[in-house]
Amino acid sequence: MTGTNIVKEPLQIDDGIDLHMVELLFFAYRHFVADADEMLADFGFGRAHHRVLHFVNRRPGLSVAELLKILHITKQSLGPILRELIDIGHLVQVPSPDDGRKRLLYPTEKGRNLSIQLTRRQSRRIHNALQMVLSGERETVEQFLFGMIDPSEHRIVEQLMKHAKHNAVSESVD
Amino acid sequence: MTGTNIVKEPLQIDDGIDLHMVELLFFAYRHFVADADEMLADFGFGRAHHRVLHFVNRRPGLSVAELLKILHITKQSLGPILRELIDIGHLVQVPSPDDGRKRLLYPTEKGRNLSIQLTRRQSRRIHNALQMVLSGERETVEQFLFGMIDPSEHRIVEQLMKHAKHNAVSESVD
DNA sequence: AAAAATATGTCAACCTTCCTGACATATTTT
DNA sequence: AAAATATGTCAGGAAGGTTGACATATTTTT
Repeated sequence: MTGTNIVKEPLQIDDGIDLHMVELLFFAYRHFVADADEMLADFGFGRAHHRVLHFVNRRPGLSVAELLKILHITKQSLGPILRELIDIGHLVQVPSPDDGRKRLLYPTEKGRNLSIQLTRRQSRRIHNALQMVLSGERETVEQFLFGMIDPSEHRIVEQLMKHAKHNAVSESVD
Repeated sequence: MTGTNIVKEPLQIDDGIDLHMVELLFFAYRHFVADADEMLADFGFGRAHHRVLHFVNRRPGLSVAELLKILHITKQSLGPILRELIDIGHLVQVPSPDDGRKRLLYPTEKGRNLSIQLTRRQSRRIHNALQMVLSGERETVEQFLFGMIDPSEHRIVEQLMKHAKHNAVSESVD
């Protein structure tokens, strides 16, 4: 009956848990986001700013609703972040010509530069990590990561992917 | 001079950023943690509880200081989490025989079971994702993820790794 | 034995990033 | 004209972090 006895044996893989992968993902992601966090702090920004900046740069002309769908947050929490980024001049908002209710988001040159700068260390980290892997096995890593994403979101991710030219080089959302 | 002009072209890989990998990591990790989050909410716990539970199960007899070093948080933020887990009977704390100042942390059977339960979905997700990858290329993914971790933490991670028997099967810290 | 260092715990105040609910406004659609 | 949609904003709350300061018990050092 799931007693209150002390357990002294370490959790083992036999227990049906892929410990290695779980822990590797935990540590890897922590370092990955730390790259951007340090730089963000210099600007007085948080991770949320980075994500917004990234996806607006990736899809200039995005509506607010589309951005919310990608980020999985509420408009109330997006609000202040968007306002800051616009006030400082990293983003601009223009009413859609098709539908005046929609406000399309675009980066400024300043915002484009910051986005690239924020992701550069992350991208370098990825580049280094890929060098520990036999050449040509980049695809294996991509397939694995894609497989980790719920099928319900595969379409969104595929749409993002197909727009970037291939032959990735080196540097890096959190 | 990094003007305030609107930029309408999407960010491209040519800009020196490995967009694919950055985004795949973002989406993959989000789904990965969501697996545990849903279950944690049923217990009134947060991610922090999961991480503490996991590493105590992984290294029974861990001291508080060692746990803090793995988690990269302050004792003030660990405090309430530890107290809750102990009060509910998932963990116990016993003074070290070597050094009475240290309080060694052990899971109870109840705590062991919860830890396994919390990580099972994550582990299943990993298992599914690995099936999208040619057999034998599990190592490629492991090498990549290990390469993403700062060399300064390689030792800590290697120590965790070497204790688990290999031939991982399927089920999953966030 | 006294002093200093270490390991832990706790109080208080604060920050960021999310949440829900409610309501206002402008613009399409029906 | 009425209803639906896209956005924005106000208020209140929660989790999970932070820093600083201080208390206590136990080693270690001198």
